[in-house]
Parts: sequence; structure tokens; C-alpha cells
Amino acid sequence: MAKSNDPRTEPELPDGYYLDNFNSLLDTVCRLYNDLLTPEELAFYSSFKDLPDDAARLYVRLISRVGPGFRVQRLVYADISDVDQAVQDLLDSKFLASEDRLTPGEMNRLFRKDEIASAFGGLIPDLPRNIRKSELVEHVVGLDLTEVQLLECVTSDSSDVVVSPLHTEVLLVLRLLFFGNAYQNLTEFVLNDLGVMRYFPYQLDKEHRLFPDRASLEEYLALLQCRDQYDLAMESDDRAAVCALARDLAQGHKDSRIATRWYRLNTRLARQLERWQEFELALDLYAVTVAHPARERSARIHYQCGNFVSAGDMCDVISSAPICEAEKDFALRFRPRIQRKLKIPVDAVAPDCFAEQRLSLQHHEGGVEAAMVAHYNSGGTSAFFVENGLINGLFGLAFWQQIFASIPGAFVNPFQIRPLDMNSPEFYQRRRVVVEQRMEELRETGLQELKNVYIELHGYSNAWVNWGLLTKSLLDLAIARIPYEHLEMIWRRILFDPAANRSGLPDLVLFPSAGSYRLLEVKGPGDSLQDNQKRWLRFFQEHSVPAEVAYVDWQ
DNA sequence: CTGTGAATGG
DNA sequence: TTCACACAATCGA
DNA sequence: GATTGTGTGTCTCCATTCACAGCG
Ligand SMILES: [Mn+2]
Ligand SMILES: [Mn+2]
Repeated sequence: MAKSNDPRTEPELPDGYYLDNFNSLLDTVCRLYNDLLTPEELAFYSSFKDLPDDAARLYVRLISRVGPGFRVQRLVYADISDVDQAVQDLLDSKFLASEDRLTPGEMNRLFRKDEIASAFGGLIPDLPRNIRKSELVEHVVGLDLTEVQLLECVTSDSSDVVVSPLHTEVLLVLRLLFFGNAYQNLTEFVLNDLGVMRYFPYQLDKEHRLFPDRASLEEYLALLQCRDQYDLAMESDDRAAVCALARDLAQGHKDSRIATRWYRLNTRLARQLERWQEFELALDLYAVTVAHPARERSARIHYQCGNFVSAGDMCDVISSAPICEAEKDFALRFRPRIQRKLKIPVDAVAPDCFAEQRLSLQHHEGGVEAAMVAHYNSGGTSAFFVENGLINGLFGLAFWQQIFASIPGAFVNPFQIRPLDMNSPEFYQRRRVVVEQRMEELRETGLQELKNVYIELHGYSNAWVNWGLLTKSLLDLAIARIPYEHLEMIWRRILFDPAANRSGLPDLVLFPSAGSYRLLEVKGPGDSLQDNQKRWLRFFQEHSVPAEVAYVDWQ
């Protein structure tokens, strides 16, 4: 594939590209997961392959769009000569269903306001002229028609037909098996072919399947269903449904391959239960959730309920084996409050004392950070508003090959911007040897090497590198001014917990004309340091990395 | 008439 | 599949 | 000061079309 740096030359996609993409997905899944598919899913595969070309094209068009229903008269595609024939073929082969009813929501989505007004206006007395569409639909709902009558009435003028694609549950399975997640879809192919996204050519692992058996696939489907149930229940304020789901989830998930995803859902749900004062249920859920902040929330619930001993016990459990630094910090800060309640000696925690400066600046539209950048730039110091972008970018460049190294199970689809285990604690352990080698190499030969990486790999998608922010001139300055030893210490902290430590880095990096560098967190009026920002500042203090906080107010 | 936002296709 | 950050409101020590 | 909830920009792009709402 020829690559061009000229942004004006957009590659042209071949006729029927979207069907090709879908077929490619379909073939890949059937090749890799043939033994996992149900008879129904296999039947989908073979009958899809039997469809006439136009019908297959139309089906793929529709499943890529917002549904579920579509008006046949509105379907116009230049590359499908006879849409009506394609619709008929899809109806005959059970890839489309012709709807005989319409929910108010679907009517609202599929029909224009004037169409609805002319269909039902005669039935609604004193209909205000300037009524909003949603209110008009409410009036129609007030007519108490059946959904069948709704469809009949609203299509009586145009005699249009509403159809919906079938087998959407099979499509979800296919997507899940191909991508390994439920959020990526066919547009990935298009964005890749257009050059909008450029994925690094890592080696796909065909030996290790993400889903070794049907059960692991079913578990993922169950997770998705629980998520949907929760979202649905929250939308309709159905507290009983949320509680029922919580009791279900509180059964726990032993030997789950997707435990961390369950934990995220548990936490989201339990937080909501806390807001509803459903403390016992929340505690049950937190008890089966082995992820931060489950134990922190448990301690807070105990405290709030007056169970100070239980709260203290929970803090002790945390301190004896903290899951992460945030959890460890929490126990330290929270324990004194409990001890005061219990009237026992208090383990006071020393307050932070970071280097700081205070100054007043002219009001600036870009906020305090931009005002500080302008302030320094006018004084001869190069300043960049980078937040996490600089350090993470340097990390991504430094360890590019290690991040994209072929590790069993790390890459399961062609459209990944990070290995699947990037956020797990084992990321470093699995790559320890090569990561240490890389550090030794950089320590010996210097950071200049990163310029080569930058030029060679510029534009490839990497979860750590924001190419728009990390300009060449910023990189050059950073390499020239930041000692390798500082960066290595910082990278080790990132490697220690990549998920948590990729954030909280200071707003600005400063490069004074006289040399050296400095990191600066800017705080405007009413703003204060966040916990993760404090942890980085403590780390910088400990390792003599120049960093300080600037408290700014407006002149 | 204009501005806005969702949807769409590439 | 969001996340990371700032900002605002509220509360208790 | 601590905690909690909310808003904002951004997220992997961009041109085009459509429907709607509010205004004069
Ligand atoms: Mn910031
Ligand atoms: Mn800041």
C-alpha cells in the first residue's frame, strides 16, 4: 500500500469495500473460531454467502447504521441498482423483517414532524402550531393507539414499509470474536484504509485465541447484557431492577477471564447503591470486587454507618497489602479520622510540602495554564502545556518495540493501539528482559535514539503517543534538557502501574534559555492538587526531579 | 432564515 | 470506550 | 480541608445532508 504524506490525496476505496470488509471479518472469525460457533451462527455464515450481491450489500449497509428500523423508501444507494429487489431478497431469506408495529420512539426517529402531524393531527383537538416534535409524539401517545395502529396511521399517506435487520445477536458474537471487544466495528477497516488511523504492523497472535471455548464467549456476552440491563434500569430510574442486578453480581465471578471488567461494573453499580443508601448491598458487591476503590468505598460506608471498628479493620487490611498506591494513600489519610472517633492514639500523617510560587497574571482566555505559558514564553523560557502528553509520549517512543512485542495473547485484531495486557501489572513482568535491555541501550547510547523512533514511526497509533502534542521541537528540547536518569526513574514508576501512573503529571514543562528544565503544575483560584498529582510531586521530590506548583490568581 | 446537532459515507 | 482535568457545591472538624 | 458530583475538552477524520427549533 503506497503511503503519501500529502493530506490532500485521499485513497479511494474500491466498489463494495464495505461488503469486502464484512466478508473479511466473517471469514476470519469462521476460520479461527469454527469450533465455537453454534449451528445458528454457522447457518448465518452460509446463508449470507448465498445472498445475491446487492442484497448482501444492503444488509451490511443497514447493520452499520442506527436502527433498528428503516424506511424502505428512504433507502438510496448509488451502488445498489435495485433496492426494492434487494429488500425482497433479504425478506425472503430472513435477513430482514418487515415490521407490523412501531413504538413511539421509533416513530419519532423515522418520521418527520410534518408527517406525524398530518397523520395524527385530525385526531388531536387544539393542536398548538409551534409545538415541539417530542411534545407532538407525547400527544400521539395520549391517543392510546396500539403500536400496530401507530404504524398503519403514520404510513397511510406514503404507504412506506419499515424493515429491521435480523440476526443482530449473531452480529454481536462475530464482532466480539473478531475484535475481542464490543466497541470496535466495521468503521475500523474504513478509517484504516483511508489512512485516518495507521496501526503499527505488530504480529497478530493466531496461536492464542482470546476466547478458548464457548463458555468464555458466553461470559463476555453475559457481561454485556448486565451492562445493558444496568444502563436501562438507570434510564428508567428502576431502583428495584438495579438492586436485583446487584444481588446477582454479588454472587461473584470465580476464575473469570474478564474479572476486571466485572469489577468495573460492580464498582459503578455499588456507587449508585451508595447514593441510594443501600449500604448492605453495596458492601456485598464491594466484597467480591478485587479492584480499587472497592475497599476504600467499604471503609467509607462502615464509617458513615458509625461502624468505626469495621472501618479501621478495613484500613488495616488495605495497609497490609494495598492494591495500588491510591489505596495505600487512602488508608493512611482515613485512619486518623477513625482513630479520633474511637478515641485511640492517632497516626498523624505528615502534610505535603512542595516547592511553590504565587503570582498574579493578566486574565487570559485559555485559562491559567495558557496564561503561564504566555508568561514564561515572553520571559525567554520555552514553556509547553503538555500535562501527561510529554512523559507518556517519551515512554511510548522509548519502549515502542517492547509495547508492540509479540507476547502470547497481546494482539488479537489488526486495529489495536496497545497490547491487551498494557494496563495489567504483568505488563512489565512479561517484558522485563527486553524492557531492561532497552533501558540499558538508552542509558549507553543516549536519548538521541528517540529522534529516530519519532521520525520512523511518526503517525502510527500508539496509546502512549499523542503526535499532535509531541512535536519534533518539543521532543528535541526534552531530549537535550532532561537527564536520562530522571526519565528512567519516571518510566519505572509508569511501568510499576501503567494504568494509574499515566496521569497526574504537571501541566507545564519549562525550558529556561539558560538550560535545564522544570515541571510546573498550575493551580488557579479555587483549584487544588489532586491525589494522583500529589503522588507524582512526592515522587519528584524524593528523586530530585525539578517540579513545583504555581498558584495563580487574576490581576 | 439561521444555527445546531445527529447521521452518514468514505 | 472513554478519560483526565478543573470547577462547584456541600459538609464536618 | 475533604468529599462528591458536574462540566469540559478530547477522544481515531471530515464533508455533507437532513431535520429541527427558534427567530424576525
Ligand atoms: Mn491540568
Ligand atoms: Mn493544573
